[in-house]
Amino acid sequence: MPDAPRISDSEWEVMKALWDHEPMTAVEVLARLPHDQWKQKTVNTFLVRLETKGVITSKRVGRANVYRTFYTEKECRRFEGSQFLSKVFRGQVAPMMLHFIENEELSESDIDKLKKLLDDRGGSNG
Amino acid sequence: MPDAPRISDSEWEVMKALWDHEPMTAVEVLARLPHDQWKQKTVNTFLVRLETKGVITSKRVGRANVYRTFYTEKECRRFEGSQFLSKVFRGQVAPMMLHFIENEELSESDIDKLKKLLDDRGGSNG
DNA sequence: GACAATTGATTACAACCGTAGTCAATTCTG
DNA sequence: CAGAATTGACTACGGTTGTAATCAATTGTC
Repeated sequence: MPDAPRISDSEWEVMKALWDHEPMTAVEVLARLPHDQWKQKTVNTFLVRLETKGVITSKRVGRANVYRTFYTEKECRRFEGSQFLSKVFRGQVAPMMLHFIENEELSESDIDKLKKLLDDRGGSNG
Repeated sequence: MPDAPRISDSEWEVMKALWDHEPMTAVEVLARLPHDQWKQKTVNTFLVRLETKGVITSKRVGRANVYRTFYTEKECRRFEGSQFLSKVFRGQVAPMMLHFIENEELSESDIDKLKKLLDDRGGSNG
């Protein structure tokens, strides 16, 4: 998989809407975004830009363009995640994990899940 | 602690250099950045912008400005981390942790450390 | 003191971002 | 078919970012 291009904050919102329910027209995308924060034309602009960047594709169907993502959410997360890791945590995974464990809410079951995952990954039991 | 302002990718590089060895002059900051990727004037611009944003402060000493960070790296990580979490992982911590466990390199000892931390956080042992 | 070197202050400039508005073509509606 | 409604294409515009260059003041050097 080639590197996904940079996706801006607002573009991410549009992408998430699209991943949740593709394919969609611009009007449908708007309907799936917080109603009072987005105007149709704004959504349109982002869809055009995302297509220009090659992150989504479109096909004319009748009078409307129907949009579809080109990269999966997983792929974009990989790209954005490694960017974040190197920018903010200097590429050091463990300190980053530690940070999130300390700073974000984790439920009991989240903790259990993560411990199991780490077990599968090896290491001794402490 | 008030919210730190947005810090761009390149600004982060300057900040990390500064956190590692404050206070510094612009010339000293350059010396601590990858030599072939940065020009003195560029570093200067970023320092000015960071001060305008209120992320660092400066004091004239002799002919040079001496810069000092205003926010700690921890504070900026908190801010940037929660932005990232909500943008890329829709605010869901566990899936994000899972993502990093699956996608980034973790040494045996990293895994042990994290398991211990999770133990302190509660959950049952599995 | 005149000139060179240092270094901050100011200015530049294109690309990207957020946020739309206008123009124009297509298509319902009567 | 004429006007209204829909919707994409194109245009706009100020702020941010990356990347510096120029201008100007200060300070060494001979």
